[in-house]
Amino acid sequence: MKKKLTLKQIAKELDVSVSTVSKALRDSVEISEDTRQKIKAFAKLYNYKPNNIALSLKNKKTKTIGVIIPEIVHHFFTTVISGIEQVANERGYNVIIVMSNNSFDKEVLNMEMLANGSTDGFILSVAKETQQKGDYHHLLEVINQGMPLVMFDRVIDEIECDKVIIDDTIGAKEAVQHLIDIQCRNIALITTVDYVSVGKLRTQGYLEALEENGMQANEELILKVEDFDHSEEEIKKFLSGKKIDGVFAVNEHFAIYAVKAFNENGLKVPDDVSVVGFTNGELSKLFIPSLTTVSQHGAEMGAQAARLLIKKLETEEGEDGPYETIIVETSLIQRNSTKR
Amino acid sequence: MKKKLTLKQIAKELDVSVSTVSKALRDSVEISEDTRQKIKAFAKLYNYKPNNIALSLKNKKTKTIGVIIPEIVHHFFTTVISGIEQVANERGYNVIIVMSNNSFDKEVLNMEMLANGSTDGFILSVAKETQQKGDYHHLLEVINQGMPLVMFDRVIDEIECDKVIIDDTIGAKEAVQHLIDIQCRNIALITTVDYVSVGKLRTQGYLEALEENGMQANEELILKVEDFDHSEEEIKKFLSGKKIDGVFAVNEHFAIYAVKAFNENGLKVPDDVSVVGFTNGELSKLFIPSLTTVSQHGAEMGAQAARLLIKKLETEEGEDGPYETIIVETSLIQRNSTKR
DNA sequence: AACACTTCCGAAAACGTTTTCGTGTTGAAA
DNA sequence: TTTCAACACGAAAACGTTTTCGGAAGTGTT
Repeated sequence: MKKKLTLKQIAKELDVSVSTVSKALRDSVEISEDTRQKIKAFAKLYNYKPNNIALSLKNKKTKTIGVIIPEIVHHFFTTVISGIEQVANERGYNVIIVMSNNSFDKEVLNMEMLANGSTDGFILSVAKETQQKGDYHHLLEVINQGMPLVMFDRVIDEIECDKVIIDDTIGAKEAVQHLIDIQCRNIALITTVDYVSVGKLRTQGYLEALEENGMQANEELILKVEDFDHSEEEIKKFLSGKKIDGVFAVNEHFAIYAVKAFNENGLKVPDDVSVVGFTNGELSKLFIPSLTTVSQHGAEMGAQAARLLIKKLETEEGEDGPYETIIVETSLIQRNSTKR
Repeated sequence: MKKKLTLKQIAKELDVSVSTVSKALRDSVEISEDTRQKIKAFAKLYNYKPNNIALSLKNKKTKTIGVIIPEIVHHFFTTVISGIEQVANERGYNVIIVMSNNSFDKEVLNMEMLANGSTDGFILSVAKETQQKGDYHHLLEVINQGMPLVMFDRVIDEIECDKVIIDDTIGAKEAVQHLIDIQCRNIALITTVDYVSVGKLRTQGYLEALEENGMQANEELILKVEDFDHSEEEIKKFLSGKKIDGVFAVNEHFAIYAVKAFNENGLKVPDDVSVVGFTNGELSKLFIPSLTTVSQHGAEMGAQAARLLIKKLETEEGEDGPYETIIVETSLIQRNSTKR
């Protein structure tokens, strides 16, 4: 078990100083062609690789970016991570991923842990609990220390930083408009409680679409799911006995549960009722019927977030350029859960 | 933008030496109660947190573990990561995740990058391409440097290290046995090409189950999918026109494509034909019909892998204990794609 | 012979910690 | 008054780099 080779060991072995070795390896002109060759040959032979930790300490840069997500077992986030990974790696950055599990405390803890030197900056989608609490001290602190922060998907308006979002309102509006276009007249909405920002915005899109078409919103047709874990039953109960010919659900699962509920009630999707979901995951693609959804282009969002962050990291400390907010387009993917 | 507080700054501010500050914060008895209080109060007030990088350099430990997976957009791997995260965080470790995208080169690159000080050890599921090439120099090198390595799921027999696997053969055998038990007599197998170790093992389980029941394996009923991206068509073509009353597929996707193919041919699952998949993902749960699958318990595998790794990390450098191989049980989850 | 210039290399500081080893001051015992 | 232990603290080394600065040879110019 040979330990890692260091400059010092090379120096001793070749009977020169550490500084000479360092310079030789970095092709400094200060070192004669002769010794330079000798040192490089030796280094290559024994496969010398500089120690990243030492470099980080010296340069005060770690070349890694921290990603904090609420949960990974969710197709959307995995696509975002893919996007981040890709551009990060292209530019020589590592990606370190932690999960908050939607817990405020874990978000704070993880952030503090990474902020102490492990990371140059953050990409973050805030935990549900954090949105609910409205306590953002950890975010402010990180920003205050000069660490760039990019928020995506679930962002916080009050915090000034770069952001990558989709236009939830417009995405939802288009989805509902599509339902209207195919002659749905009693369109239900299955959404989340209001403190989840995306739920709120998508609800707003739903309402706007109705209004623009001169249709009356009906409180009876709006379900705000309280508890994700029991959403299936909630949805089933909500849907039964109502006269509905279209459903807009703010995520994949709600949409699927809706379809299942209809099936059990003897209603055919899309013949009797059309369903549109949000987030274009595997589920939507493979389900029968395949689901018409609003696609969020997660990989694209991740890539943009990473680009934004790296830009901030590599811009001269000089002055924080203005903060940007990138809105990535959503697109409606028509499949078999809505009739043509 | 206040920069991070360091020991040196505290020392200057309070007019003591750096060592005194360090000792005070670590509750050394060498420091008088008086100054200790003063220093701690100051540190708390200004929210001092030690710099991880400096600690890493000093201790030659990073307290982070590197996870290398072939792809993240795959429910099984995300559950594994969850498991790893959880036990790692409990023990104060960070988790850094990189993807090989099933590419040999990326696997090597990422590994080298992390091996240079960023990580104390690795948890890895090897890339498809690596298995195909049979080039393991990067793994050997890492082990040689004294960095513990735990492989999971897709492991390499020739490499000596801790491993966490499922018994693919037995899992597959049980699945096929179940099909036999419910009176299937013409059971097809949809698997991968042989160099993917799990595909090979599951194929073996299929064959063993048949043999134990005195049934003849029929080459005609075995499909080895070459190209994942075009698996749907391959499967459709394979399945059409054959007399089949049961299918065992080595993953979720293949199983779903099989069901779809049957549907299109007017065959009912499970009435006319039963289907069993492998890997218990969201897809299997929510699909209609919901799929009977062999569950791999990904979170459990991740947790075990992390435990194994941390044990190696924290055991006295003294001697490498013997390598362990943990086999986590699979379980057959019966749902609606197989008749009762 | 005196001087200036290159060329090539090493010493040392710096990044932020922890830890070992002194060392000066006190108070008490002899 | 001397001696010694206990106490409280500081200096310095170490982890592995990079970089600035200074200096010893060697070369060339008057």
